[in-house]
Amino acid sequence: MARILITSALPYINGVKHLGNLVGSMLPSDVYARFQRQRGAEVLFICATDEHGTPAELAAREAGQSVRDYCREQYEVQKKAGAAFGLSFDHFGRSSNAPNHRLTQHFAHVLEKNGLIEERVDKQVYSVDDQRFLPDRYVEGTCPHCGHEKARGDQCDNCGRLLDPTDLKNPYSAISGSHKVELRETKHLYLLQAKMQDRIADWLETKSEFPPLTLSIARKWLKEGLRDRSITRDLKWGVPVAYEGEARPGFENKVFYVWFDAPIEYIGATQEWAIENDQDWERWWRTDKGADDVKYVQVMGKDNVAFHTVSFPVTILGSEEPWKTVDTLKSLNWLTWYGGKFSTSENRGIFMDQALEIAPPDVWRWALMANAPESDDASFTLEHFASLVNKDLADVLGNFVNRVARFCAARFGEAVPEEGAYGEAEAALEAELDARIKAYTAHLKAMEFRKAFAELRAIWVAGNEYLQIAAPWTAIKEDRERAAASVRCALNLIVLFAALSRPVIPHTADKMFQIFDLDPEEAARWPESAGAALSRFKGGEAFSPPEVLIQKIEDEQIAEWRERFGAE
RNA sequence: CGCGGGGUGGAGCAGUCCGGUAGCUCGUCAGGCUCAUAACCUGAAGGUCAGAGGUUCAAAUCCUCUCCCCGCACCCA
Repeated sequence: MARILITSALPYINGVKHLGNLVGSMLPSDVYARFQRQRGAEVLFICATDEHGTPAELAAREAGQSVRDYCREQYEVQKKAGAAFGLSFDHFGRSSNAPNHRLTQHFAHVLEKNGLIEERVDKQVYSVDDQRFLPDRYVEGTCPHCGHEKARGDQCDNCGRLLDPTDLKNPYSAISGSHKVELRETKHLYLLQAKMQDRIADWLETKSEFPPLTLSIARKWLKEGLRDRSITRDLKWGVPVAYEGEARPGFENKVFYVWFDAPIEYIGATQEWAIENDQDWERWWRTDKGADDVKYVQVMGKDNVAFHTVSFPVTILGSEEPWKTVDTLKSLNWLTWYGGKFSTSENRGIFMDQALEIAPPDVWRWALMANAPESDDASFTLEHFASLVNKDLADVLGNFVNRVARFCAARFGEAVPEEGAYGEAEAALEAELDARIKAYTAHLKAMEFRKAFAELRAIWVAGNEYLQIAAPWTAIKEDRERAAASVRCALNLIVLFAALSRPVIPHTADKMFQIFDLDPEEAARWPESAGAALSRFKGGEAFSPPEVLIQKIEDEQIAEWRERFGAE
C-alpha cells in the first residue's frame, strides 16, 4: 500500500484566512489527501499554524493580549474554520509547540557544526519608544525621490521605487509614530546558503516530478545565486536561540527567524501527531527508519516556492542527516478578488468564517477548486461563484439526484427496482464513464485540478444525457421492465457520482450515500470501473428521497454580498 | 533592457513542449423533453488566437521585435 505524506503550507497565525489562502494550499492538499485515501493509500496529512514573527506580536498588542494568549486564541479560531470547511488534516499543529522548538534548535546546531552558520553584525533601524528593531516596512518617512510623506522603508507606494530605510527623510516608526528611531548594530546568525548552491542545484535536477511553475521559480533563484540569509531576529516570541536549554551568549534576547522555523514545523507537527496518537513519526520522516518508501507531497502558493525548493532544502540537506525530502511540489498562483488583492484592512474579499455564514462548505470547495489558480492568477467574483454553484452543483449534479430519486419513488416506490436488464444505452454509458473516470483519476493524480473537475462535471452530465436517452418516463408507458432497468442504472449512478465527487465535495457526497444508508467509507472506495459501480444495486435496496441537495444562489444574495464584501 | 507567469469568440479557461481544418464551460438564439431545483437534452450564431515582422506547402503553436496585465526580486509573511 502506498504511503503518502502531504503537507500544506502553514497559514500564518494572524487572523482568519481568506479564500485565496484557502485555495492556495490547504484546500487543494485536502482534495488530494481525500482522493488518495479513497484509493486506499496510507495518507498522513499535516498542517499547522505559523505563529512567529513581528505581525503576530503587533496584532497581539493591538488586541491587548499577550502574544501567547493571542496565538492560542487564533489557533483555535483557525482550527475550527478549517474543520468546518472539511479540511481533513490528520494533525493541525502549532509552530510554537515544543517539538518544533527542539527541532529548530537541533537543526541550527548541526548546521553550525557543518560549517553552514556564522555570526554577522548588521545595522537595523531601532525604535526607542517601541523598544524594538523595526523591519524595513515598519519604518515610514518622506520619500527622497517623490516627496511622498508615507513611504515605507522598503518601497515607496507613490512612486514605486525601492528604498532602504536609511534613504527616508524624517523617518518614524509605523507602529507608534515615534520619530525616535536610529540605526543600531545587532548580531545575527546567518545561514550560509551560498555554500550549498551546487548541492541544491543537483538535488533539484533529481526532481523531475516538479511542475513547470515550481521548477522555473526554483531555477531562477539558483541562477541568481543563493544568498546567505539571516536566520535570527530581535524578537521575544519565537524559538529561543539556544541549544539543550542553554541560551547562546549574546543571543539571549533573540529568536530564530520565522522562516527558519516554519517549515521545520512540518516535522514538528508530525511529532505532535505521533505523541497524541501513540504513533511513530520517524517512519514518515527518517529514511533510515522506514521513510524510504514514502511519497512526500507539498502544496503551497507561489510565494512560498523559493523557501521550499531552496531554503528548507538547505536546512535539511545541510544537516547531513537522513531526512525525507519532498518528491512532488504543487504550487498555485493567486486567487484575486475581482482582479485585485484580498485585503483584511480594506474589507475586500471573503474570509473563511464569513464564507460559511453565507453558504455551506461544499459550494465554496467546488467553486474554488473548479476555478483554481493553476496556470495564472484567477479572479474570484461572486457572479462566477454563483454560476459554478448553480449550474454545476445544483442543475447538473443536484438536479440529477433529485429527478432520479423522485421519479423512482413515484413510479416504483422507495426501493431500487429489480426488473429488466441493461441494454445498449447502459453499455454506451459504461464505455463513456470508463474513459472519463480514467482521465479524471489521472488528472487528480497529477494534481491538475481544473482539468480534473471539468472532467468530473462531464461525468455528471453523462448521467443527464443517459436519462434523456433512456427516458424512463416514456418507457414506463409501454415497457415497464425497460424503465425499471434504467432507473436502477440511474440510482447506481448516484452512488458512483458520490464516490467520485467526494474528494472535492465530501459533505454532499455523504448526503448522497445517506440516501441509500450506505457506509461512506466503504461506498467511497475509488471506483475501478464503471461496470462494477453500475451493478452495485441489483434491486430491492431501500432508499429515502433526499431534500434538495444544493441550494441555488439568488441574484438578491449576490447583490447583498457585493455590498458586504466590497466588490467592485 | 532584473526574473517569472499571462494576453485565444461577450465572460472564464484548454490547446502552445512534439506546427496541419480553433476546443470546453457560462452567456445568447432556436428546437426537443416534461421525471426534476423554470431544471435536463440537442443544435446554431459568435474568434484575422495582443500587435508587427520572419521561417514554412502550412503558424495560436517555431524565431525576432513591440505593447499591455499580474506576480516575484528588497522588507514582511
